[in-house]
Amino acid sequence: MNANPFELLKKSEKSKARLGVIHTAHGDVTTPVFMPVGTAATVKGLTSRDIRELDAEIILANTYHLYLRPGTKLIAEAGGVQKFMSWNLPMLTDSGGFQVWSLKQFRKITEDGVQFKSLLDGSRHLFTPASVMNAQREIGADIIMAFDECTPYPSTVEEAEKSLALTLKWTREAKEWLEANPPIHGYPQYFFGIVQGGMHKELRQKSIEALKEIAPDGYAMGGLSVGEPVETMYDIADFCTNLLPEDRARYVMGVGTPWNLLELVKRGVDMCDCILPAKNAQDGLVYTHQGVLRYKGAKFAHQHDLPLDSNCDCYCCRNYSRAYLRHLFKEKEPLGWTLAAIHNLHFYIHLMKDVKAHIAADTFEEWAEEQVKTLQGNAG
RNA sequence: GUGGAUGUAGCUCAAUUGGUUAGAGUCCCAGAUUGUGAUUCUGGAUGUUGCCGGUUCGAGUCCGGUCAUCCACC
Repeated sequence: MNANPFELLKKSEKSKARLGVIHTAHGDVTTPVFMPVGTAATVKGLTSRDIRELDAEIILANTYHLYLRPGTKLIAEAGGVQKFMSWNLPMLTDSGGFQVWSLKQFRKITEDGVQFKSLLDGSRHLFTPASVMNAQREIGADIIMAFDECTPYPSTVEEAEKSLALTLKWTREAKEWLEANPPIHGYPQYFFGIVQGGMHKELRQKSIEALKEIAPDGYAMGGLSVGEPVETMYDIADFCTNLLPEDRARYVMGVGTPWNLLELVKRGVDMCDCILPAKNAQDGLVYTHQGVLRYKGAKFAHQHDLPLDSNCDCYCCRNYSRAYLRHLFKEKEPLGWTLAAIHNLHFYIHLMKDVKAHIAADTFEEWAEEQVKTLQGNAG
């Protein structure tokens, strides 16, 4: 077993940007791609029809959250997460390594795995590479992630090296378990390893060399955007893609802003996911073609004829005004989060469509440079 | 017309028996958020205490007058 779902279609001449396809049992994913986050088997506030209308090609769910509730066995019983949530396109599950990492006070890490207390009811649980792989088998996503330890920032070389060793050990154990336990839902699940090593390049290199021996089906870069300067984040991603096999998908986990995505694509990244568009929508911030717009201010109360983004054809912008969105925000009406999230996710996904078109037309680099400036600006 | 009640930030209200620089929520403004720890978080601005006068070392607090609003009764 050494399946590769990724097909490289084109490389830009002027940067490391590339076009590709990830083939899965639930359909193809064209890259570069942004994956909306649907932690608890729901992209918060959106129906699967909404998500499809965003032209999302793949979404992400979280093993840790689904394990705690409703339980992965229950999802297996439903026939897998896609059937459970009525989403028949590709899915990816994160392993829960990041969640365990962010629950610092409630967990204990050992060589074997992580003991933690549920935030829901205080019950004790143990995650091991095998148990997490089993949970992901039950959930049934098309792409499943290694169980890793996200290295904190800042960390010394010694700390990062120790953390990396643990991630590598767990990744080997996960791979072994998967080889002994085939998928249970009747279609393949591709296994992605996670590059760690903190901001230390020699460790990132070591991580990649070791991962190549384990031979996962794709490669993710973890431990980024955890507090380091953006330039460092770009630099580490750039360093990693130089060393990663060209014929495999590269996924930067948990990043980022629209301009972050453009910078990462330029550095040879194929996949990204981030809660930011959904979270920011909820907090009154949307991304537009003119820049960032905080739509909660009083000055928007009377803008009846303007949508959030005049150059956007998402469901929200086609039908609702800034005045209405601001009203919903002030009222804390769930519909406001839904509409703003629809806009933001649509913005991200269509930005990536533009990215693909420009790579195809050999105009990506100039276009992206322009966009990075505009998108970061203030739109209102 | 008579009697009573109430006037404090844009709004709703606090402020021991008179005692430092009149507070809080909301609203307003500006930020933050990056493999979701929840319907987040952080910072900032705002007052002739209705008005005039008096008592007092000291008044949002007490007294007189006046204006406004509300209630009751003629």
